[in-house]
Amino acid sequence: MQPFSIRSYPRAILHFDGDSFFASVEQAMNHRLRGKPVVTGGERGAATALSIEAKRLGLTRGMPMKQIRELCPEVIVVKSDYTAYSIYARRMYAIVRRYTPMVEEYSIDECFADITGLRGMYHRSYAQIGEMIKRELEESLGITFGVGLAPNKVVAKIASKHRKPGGFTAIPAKEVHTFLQNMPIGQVWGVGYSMQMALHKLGVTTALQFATKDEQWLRANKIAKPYREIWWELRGGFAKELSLTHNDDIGSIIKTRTFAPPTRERAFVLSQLSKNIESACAKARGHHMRPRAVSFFLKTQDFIYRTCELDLSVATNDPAVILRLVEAHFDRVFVPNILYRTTGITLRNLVEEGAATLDLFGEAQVVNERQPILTAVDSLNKKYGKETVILAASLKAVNHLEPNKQRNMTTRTSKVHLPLEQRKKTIDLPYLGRVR
DNA sequence: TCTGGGGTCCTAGGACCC
DNA sequence: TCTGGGGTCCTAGGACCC
Repeated sequence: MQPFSIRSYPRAILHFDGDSFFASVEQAMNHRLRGKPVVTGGERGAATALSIEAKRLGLTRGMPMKQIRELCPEVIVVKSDYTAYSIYARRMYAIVRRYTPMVEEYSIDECFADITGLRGMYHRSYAQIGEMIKRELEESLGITFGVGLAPNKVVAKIASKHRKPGGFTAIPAKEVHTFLQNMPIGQVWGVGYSMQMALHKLGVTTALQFATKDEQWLRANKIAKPYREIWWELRGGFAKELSLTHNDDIGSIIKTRTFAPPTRERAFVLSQLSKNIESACAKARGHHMRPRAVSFFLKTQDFIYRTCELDLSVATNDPAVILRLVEAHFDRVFVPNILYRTTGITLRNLVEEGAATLDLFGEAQVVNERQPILTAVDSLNKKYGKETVILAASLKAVNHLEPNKQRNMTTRTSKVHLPLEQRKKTIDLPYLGRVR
């Protein structure tokens, strides 16, 4: 079973997983929520995260709030507060980094740490080091964690999940197989629906069955690299390095939005895209990054994607420039008389602001001259709220409200009853075009 | 799978070159 | 311009994750 070693931890990898993270952060911040069933996701009408108390009532993720309120009127529903959640995430990373710099910020509620070789320094076993970090996380954050120790990331994930909430599980290399025996292959990290189906066809249904195949079998069945790595780690080996890059050096920015009902109207779809471009650019500015390429996509009602990739002659986070380019190529993906439900934009090849080089025709100069205007737009939007200043092209999208929001709006403003367009002024500004 | 939004990584295949 | 063989770079799209 072991690929190369009978030692317990040739590498010692920890995985930390915050229990019911969003709901736990809410409870940590507000003592009145502690010990009570709390559900986040109030703003979208479906449960995003549930406190342990809420889970005990039989509620699950994705459940509509309406149903939740009917089932359990005592449940406390709160809106998601992603700013708070990411502050807690950063605290979590910072605490783990006090023990080792080898930390991967995997997601808002999870991280990996490599503590190989640190036993001497802490005069403790790997398991004791793991429990020490776990204790400090829980005491400082007021949130419990599922923690796993294993020779690699794939098994550490299995370990941290093993005794949730609040558990610690150590799986040395020679004991890995006992955890794989009854584990469906689809539950292994990195094996999704389509790989699961492919493996089922090959007669593999449990993680152990996969792990005990030999290399000959992998070759014969053309198992791709990501799955060969998983296979190796399920045998106790080490294949997936930790990614140590700090989470705010991002590689790309994506903004997508689904609207209801789906539409055929070209102008409306383009306007949705325009709005996405604006918010993606605002995010890029917040990171002081500029894309050198973008791609946009449209998704039809039947979940068919059509995408278009475009290079920018000059790196820019100016939405007007990107919108012009996208508009020029829009009809490459937009097919008339098809219902669309989602648009999205990806800003790619991000480079630091200031790192942009001048091109032959001095275009970078023009882009830089517009920067103060964008900065002004950002601060206006910060001061007076999102969407105070927007591109005229995004107007249709911004005025369109989701059905349930619209209902709230009309009940609240039934006496006024102005068409939305008249509620805010539209003025002309040089550079930005029409803004309101 | 029954469908929200934000990301990363891998691979197959085409373009181009020697 | 058919023909080998081999290499690199790029992109579209798939698969997966939280």
